[in-house]
Amino acid sequence: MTDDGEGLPLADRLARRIRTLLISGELSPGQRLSEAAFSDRFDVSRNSLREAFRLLTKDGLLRHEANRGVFVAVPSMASIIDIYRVRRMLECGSLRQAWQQHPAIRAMRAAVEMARERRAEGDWIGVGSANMMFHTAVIDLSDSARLNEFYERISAELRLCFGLLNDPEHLHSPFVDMNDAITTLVETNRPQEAAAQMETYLNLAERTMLKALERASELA
Amino acid sequence: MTDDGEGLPLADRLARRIRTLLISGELSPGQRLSEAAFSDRFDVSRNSLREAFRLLTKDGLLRHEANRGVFVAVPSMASIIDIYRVRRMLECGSLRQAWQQHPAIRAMRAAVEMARERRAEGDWIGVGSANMMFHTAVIDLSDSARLNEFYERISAELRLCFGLLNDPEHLHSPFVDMNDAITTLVETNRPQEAAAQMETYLNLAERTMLKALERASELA
DNA sequence: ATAGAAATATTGTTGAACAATATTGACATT
DNA sequence: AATGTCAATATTGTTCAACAATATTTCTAT
Repeated sequence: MTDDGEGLPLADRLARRIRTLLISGELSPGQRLSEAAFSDRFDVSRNSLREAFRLLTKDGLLRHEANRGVFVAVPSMASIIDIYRVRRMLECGSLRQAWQQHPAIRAMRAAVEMARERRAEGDWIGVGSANMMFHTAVIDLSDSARLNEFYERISAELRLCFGLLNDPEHLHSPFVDMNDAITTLVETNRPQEAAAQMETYLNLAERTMLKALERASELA
Repeated sequence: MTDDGEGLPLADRLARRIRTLLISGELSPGQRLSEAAFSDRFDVSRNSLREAFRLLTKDGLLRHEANRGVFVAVPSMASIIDIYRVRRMLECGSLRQAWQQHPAIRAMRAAVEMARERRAEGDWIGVGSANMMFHTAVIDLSDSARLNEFYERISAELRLCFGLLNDPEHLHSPFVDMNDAITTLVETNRPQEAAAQMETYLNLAERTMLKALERASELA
């Protein structure tokens, strides 16, 4: 299952490895990523590593300061607001024009089921990734390769923000039922209502994130 | 005016220069970009050039084939359909939630005026760039840095498609009046109608592009 | 304790090197 | 003439070592 990208250019494989470190929280926001240390750690040349850094910088996961190096991006209120603006645009837009028979709807339903099961088991990380799958499926409704790719980037950036949070239960758990409702609305061919529901979902999630960020920055 | 990106990393400046070549049509779709030739041409090392190539590949302007090199992306029907799907989502979405007093509306109006003037002078290239400015202003309505950046990427990809066309007058000129109408609708606080109008605009433009592509590929 | 200067480390960029892969061209076979 | 094979050549993939330019740290004098 762990596709390590056999055959892909080294820089891409590297970027992927570092990305997983970033979204799994093993690298903290603001932390500096020394070229020497990382090229050593991954056993690649500095040049290859720099290519990977550039890719990740373009994805918004790293920040580059001239002559000072690259740093893990630090989520701010502004970035969270922006990210949720994007999500409202893409996810609500996808839902609004969704076709009742689209295969992605089954993926949405499956994600809801999975979230339910995980929640029942108290597996909050599992609930989180099922939730993730749900929203990816929503974007799939748009049938656009470019939108999918863009959403993936936004999604990774958001996961970086999750790293700041310590309370995954409170963050994802309440949303499972809303996902269910949204799925049902699409299944019964009421895309407008589904989009409206998604909008309230996202506004709520946004406020939750902002609140959490506020709490986190008070501590620091 | 020509911001050559003083202080930015070399790879970024390079990418920008090559991007200009691409969207101005000086490099043709499908053409191979030899590392040796280009690092020589721009007087930079192969390593730096490769970083730039990676950036542009991520933007969808270049295509990378393992051990074979990078090529200018060749627009296909699929890519045009996808691009217009994205444009409908972003531009209609921006309009739908537009606030009557948003400063970007003045930019839209200004772009319409400029397009009018250029058209009167028969300056079709000028009409094209004014049209471009109009749509960028529409995205500005969303107040999202990430959406703006994404749209810029999509926009560059579309300009690559324009390169296939030989008839800028027929391509842009008929749309000036629609832009005017859309702007008026937003100015008079009728965002829903503006979005609907934009949707017909984009469907029309999409069909025009597809038709042109078809003609172009018949010749080849 | 602080300002400034010297010493050190890091990034930015280059050029050369070499292995791995792709393309070309010569040659033989049908 | 068309096709297949194999060596010769060119290109990409990646590394390494070097050095200039810029930051950071350490040291010193006040």
